[in-house]
Amino acid sequence: MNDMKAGPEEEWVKSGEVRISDLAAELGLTKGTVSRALNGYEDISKKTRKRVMEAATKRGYVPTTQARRLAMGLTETIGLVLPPMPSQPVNTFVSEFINSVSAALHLHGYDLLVHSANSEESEVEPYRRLVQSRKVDGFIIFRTNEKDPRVNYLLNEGFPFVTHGRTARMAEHDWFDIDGEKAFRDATSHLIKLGHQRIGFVGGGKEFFSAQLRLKGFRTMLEESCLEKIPSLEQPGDLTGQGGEIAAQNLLKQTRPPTAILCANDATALGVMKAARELGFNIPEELSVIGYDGIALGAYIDPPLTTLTFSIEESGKEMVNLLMRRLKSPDLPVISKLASAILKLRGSEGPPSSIQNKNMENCL
Amino acid sequence: MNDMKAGPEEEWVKSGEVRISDLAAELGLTKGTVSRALNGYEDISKKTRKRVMEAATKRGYVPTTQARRLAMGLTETIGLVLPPMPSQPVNTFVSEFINSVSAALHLHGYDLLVHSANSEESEVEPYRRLVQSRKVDGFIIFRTNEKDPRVNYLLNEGFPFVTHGRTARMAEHDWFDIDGEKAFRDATSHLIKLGHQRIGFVGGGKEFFSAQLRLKGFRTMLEESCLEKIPSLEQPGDLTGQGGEIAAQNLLKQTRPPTAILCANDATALGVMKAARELGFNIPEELSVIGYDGIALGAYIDPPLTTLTFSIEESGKEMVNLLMRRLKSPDLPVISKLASAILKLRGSEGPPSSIQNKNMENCL
DNA sequence: AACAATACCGAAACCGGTTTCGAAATGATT
DNA sequence: AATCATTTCGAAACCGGTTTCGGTATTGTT
Repeated sequence: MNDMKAGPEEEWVKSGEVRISDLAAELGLTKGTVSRALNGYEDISKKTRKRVMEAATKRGYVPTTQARRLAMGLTETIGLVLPPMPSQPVNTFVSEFINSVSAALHLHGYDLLVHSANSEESEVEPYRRLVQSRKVDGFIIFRTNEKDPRVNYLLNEGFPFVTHGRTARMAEHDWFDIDGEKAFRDATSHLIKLGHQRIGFVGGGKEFFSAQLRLKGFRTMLEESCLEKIPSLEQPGDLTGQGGEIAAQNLLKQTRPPTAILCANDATALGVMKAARELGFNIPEELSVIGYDGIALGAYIDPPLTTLTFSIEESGKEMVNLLMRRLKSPDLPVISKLASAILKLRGSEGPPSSIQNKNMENCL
Repeated sequence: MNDMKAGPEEEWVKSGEVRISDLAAELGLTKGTVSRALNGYEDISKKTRKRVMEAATKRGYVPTTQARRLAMGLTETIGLVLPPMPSQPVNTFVSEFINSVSAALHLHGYDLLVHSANSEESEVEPYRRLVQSRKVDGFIIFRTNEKDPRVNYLLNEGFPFVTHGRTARMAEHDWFDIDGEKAFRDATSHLIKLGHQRIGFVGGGKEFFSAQLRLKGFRTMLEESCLEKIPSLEQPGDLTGQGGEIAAQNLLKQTRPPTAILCANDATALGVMKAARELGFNIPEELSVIGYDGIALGAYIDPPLTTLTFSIEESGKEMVNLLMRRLKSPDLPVISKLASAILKLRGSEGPPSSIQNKNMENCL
């Protein structure tokens, strides 16, 4: 009926039924001896080791994880707590990230425990529970805030973790991050070289460190290029499409609207593009738009969204490396890794329509 | 320095250090008694129970999960294996789904173990490993194929699981699904009522049962409306944007192209819209497009994508309910639940430009 | 006051592994 | 052949809980 290939002589097809004590009894050995034989201890003769190994594979013995972990005093499990989601998450970062983290952990024999955050309780509560019940050996944290209660709690507890993103206490913990500041310097520079002089910026919430760094990159490049900083062109956002729409309206209804808008993420950029369309701005002829995240969807809209992109898979791998290192040697000095985003030109930016007074070529 | 609120008299701030034996020693009781006191056994006097409880909270005692689970012979953990992802996933289903499943499991005291699939090995290998090492009590499976090796394996093994989506063996296991057939009947009906008579369809791979059901719904409604089935208007797809582009080219380059295209998912629809733009078709004036999934960003493109949407949160909850029921009573008959998708009109569809010969009003 | 019933708790086994320690068997050395 | 070093394995403790069983101490009954 179904595709089981077990021959008639194979009696132990159902897996997970044989214990180490069964093996020991069958072989006339003790649990301890069998255990050491299977785990490659040197005080077991090659002959009995072979006997044990063969019996183990024949009977399909697989050690019960719970028992092994209890005996060895570790969980081999890493926790990842999903931040409370907006009702409509906009990008696929989370699933890709989980995927890569899980794969990387698996290479080290670790499992990934994914926990959801209940929005009605404190942000650190899930972490506290997982720590106290000893369900995990460490944490992967992402979407950090500058002042991050999770980080504070775990640092205070002395519990291992790695963050995706920097925090105010980044000197005290391992972290991985994308160099958003450099990314936005690059993007700004690109726009300036195209001839833009009035560039708008739609940021993320103040609580997100990363969004602040992106703003910083924007400002730095303006300064380096001797463009004056125009406060009205810097609009707050909230990393959502709706926030982008509102910000874009504030920007484009000004008497001298910007000729380009830099957005803290792609969702924001999509909102900006929508508002721009509704206000009659052609993209990219009358308005350039650049986002950040590299969402796949961006390639299918009109015009395709130019964006800053980075490898989520690499992020996951690197974070797991950092965490494994920390678990092995808890007293090593903290380290961090900064990866860079690359500007993926897809067509939502171009030179400004009215070539503006390019009075500076070399900064005064 | 940091925000620990422990007063000077609180000596046991560091959590996770106190064992049940410590409590017992401190109280002059045995482990067993303490355990029973904490677990509400009736053979413990109110007085000592109170003593135990107070000492437990004072010392911050939390039982070690691993030990408890080993003793009780259960894992209280559910496995979820991520299918190998397309390099660029377009929708947020996975992360939303994980979130809701995790939250629902938590209400039952269960954890969620997320595992990634290594594309180089067999599809069932991760399941086999998790079963054999006894890491999980059951599985949540999604994106089923009609003939699904994972389902075959687990059925053969007699291991509990619930699927999101139907399979060829759906009579043998619990499942939850969205009624894609009805959804596509609704969408097709909507287009027909708008006046469309030549409607294209871009499907998913043959291996996906759900995509087949959507096609079936499309065909059924054509038939019910006495519209002839035109084979060239049914194009295969692969649930990606690229697949949508190719299919759309095949459709729109025909001498009599369709006036509307129904897509098996939103990613496909985005590809279709892109190809349509490039071939000079205005949407929705010259071509209506409808997708399936309800991705949030569909609201931000031009025109906003009309799509079929459903509650992922409900999906997760229902599946967990089914699985918990199964774990409690393994011998209950299999049950299933079918939820419906709703047509979310956003503007990518409208009446056909050239009002076609509406020779039928009441099916002959 | 003697006896049975009940309440309460200690002792110990158990879950399924790992690891330390010591003893027996083997081999090498003189 | 006696002595010592090695190899190899058994015995037992341990990880941190849960649960069964039986024995006191207490209460209730007559």
